[in-house]
Amino acid sequence: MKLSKLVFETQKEAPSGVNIISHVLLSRAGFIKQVANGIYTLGAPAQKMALKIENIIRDEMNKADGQEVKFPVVMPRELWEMSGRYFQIGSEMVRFKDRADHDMVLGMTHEEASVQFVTNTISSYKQLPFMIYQIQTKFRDEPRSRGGLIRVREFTMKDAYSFHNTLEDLEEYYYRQHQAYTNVFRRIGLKNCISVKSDTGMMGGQIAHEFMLLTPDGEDELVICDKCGYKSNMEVAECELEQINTKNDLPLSEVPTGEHTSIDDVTAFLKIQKTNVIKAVVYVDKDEKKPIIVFVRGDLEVNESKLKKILRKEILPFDAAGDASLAFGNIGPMNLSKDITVLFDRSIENREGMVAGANKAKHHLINFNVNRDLNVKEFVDIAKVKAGQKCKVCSHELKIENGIEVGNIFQLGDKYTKSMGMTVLNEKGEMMNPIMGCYGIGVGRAIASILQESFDEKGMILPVSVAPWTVHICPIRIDDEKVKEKAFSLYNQLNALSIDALIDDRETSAGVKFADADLFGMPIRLVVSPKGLDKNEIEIVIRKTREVVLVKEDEVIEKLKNIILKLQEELN
RNA sequence: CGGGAUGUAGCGCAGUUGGUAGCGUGCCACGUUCGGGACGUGGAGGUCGGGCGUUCGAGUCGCCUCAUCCCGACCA
Repeated sequence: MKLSKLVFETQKEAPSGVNIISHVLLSRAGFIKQVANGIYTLGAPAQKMALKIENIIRDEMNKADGQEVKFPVVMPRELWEMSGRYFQIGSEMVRFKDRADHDMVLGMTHEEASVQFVTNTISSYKQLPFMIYQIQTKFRDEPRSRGGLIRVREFTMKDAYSFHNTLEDLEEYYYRQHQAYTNVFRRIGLKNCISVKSDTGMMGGQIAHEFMLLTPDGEDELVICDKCGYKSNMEVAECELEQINTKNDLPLSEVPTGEHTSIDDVTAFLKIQKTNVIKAVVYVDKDEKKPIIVFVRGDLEVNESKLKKILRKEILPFDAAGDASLAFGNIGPMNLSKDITVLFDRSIENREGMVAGANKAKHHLINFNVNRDLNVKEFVDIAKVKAGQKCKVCSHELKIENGIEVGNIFQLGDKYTKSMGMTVLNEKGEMMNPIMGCYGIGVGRAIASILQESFDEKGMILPVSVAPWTVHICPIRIDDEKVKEKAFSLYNQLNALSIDALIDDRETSAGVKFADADLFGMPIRLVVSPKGLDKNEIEIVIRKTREVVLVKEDEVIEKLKNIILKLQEELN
């Protein structure tokens, strides 16, 4: 590619409001341009990166016995009614009518399409297992996209679906996919990418993992144990419950606490620890709008994912202004209306000498013994894990880090084959619903993830496996015929060898060329200059290490091949 | 969907009490430069997000609307 013909514009400053590093770099280099909120055009360099990443994914999927297919972007309502998701999913699914007034949707994932594709075509257990995958555009009307390519509404995703006779077979294949994912992320150059246990959400199913790039800009919180390797998304993270003993023989009593209603105020006022308070967190049922109260130890937060899973319902935060029936700020576990759903976190089980709201304005209860003063049928684990709490597996201290989800894998079970009526005959001649797994990787997010951890103050540092061009040729003084001739001769030789080369054939100063080359971050730069040519020398610069190698003109190609090989080996 | 902010040249920004719009950068031409974002001279580029209103007159004031960004809710 001749840089003079590339549609791009480099920028010294990032557009205002752009502050995540991958977004800054992609914008400044002109690799992407925003069209609307969460919708971007990828310029040629970003698209070339995407293609290289896709090809690595293809290679790993094919090695995992996958076959590439392509599902439609637009699907009829009926397909999504069969699985039940037409009504389950909210406005993040784009719906519209075609000219015949038929309800259609834009695909945000393709479980339905994959089941529709194989139903009736696959009819025997002998044809299982198999895996089909595609790399295609998805549209999800996210309520809030952000961070450049990290969270967008329209994006390219690889999604794969496997079908099995038994759960055991799915599990075995699931771990093959886990390995394939590990390979993909290593090969595209991601270093701090880990897999964590995750929530299955609306996908259904039991076991799921997310592949997370550790970065402070990540949107997900991850709970990690350095000792035993326990890694989990906060949504499903568990920990060992610490034992706190506060013996109390004093009778329960009510004390005035005035305007002190928040945990901070109440503990300061009564001079007690947060761990000795029973905190009430109020939600409402999304459909019936009835209150739900969760009681949890004062120093802990409610994990809303766990709450939703226990309730099997969608919830909303409680709007205190809209309801006077609860003594907001003084809510306690005693004498609550029977209409209210009440849940108790395990962190308050057996606790004595606690402080709780009195369900009465300006009053709290003290000397509250949970077992003595309350009849709780069940305590549940519904609290968010805090940094410093102990690992459930090995009791080591847990830490919390942020991550970007680059990929995920799910053991789906028979949710879709059952709801959509896909059956095969087993060896006994009985109809059965195959067991499914599904596996996704966001391609654009992978690009952003690579940049999140591979850059310096001058710009991107692209791994050789995904860089749009492997070699960036900078002819200094392209108006010098000798330089021009040599530079283009190298360019042509590299092209002949199928080594992706970019030549900066613009008539501009060395400083501009170097600055742009640094920003672009191609793994290797070749500098051809009049001074160098006088000494029969070409300069090779390795972007990652800034290492400079001077080589004789006739040795350049051999030396380049060696360097490229070495850079590739680092990713194996 | 709540809370906050911003919309002026491709990008980054300034624009005073209301008087017909500017700076930096980028772009074009010519000349001098030329290995780390060169310099000089001359240019092109704006219905000031849009609409309605107040006014002799609106980038500036009022109302409405749209878009974008940030925080939260949300999120396969």
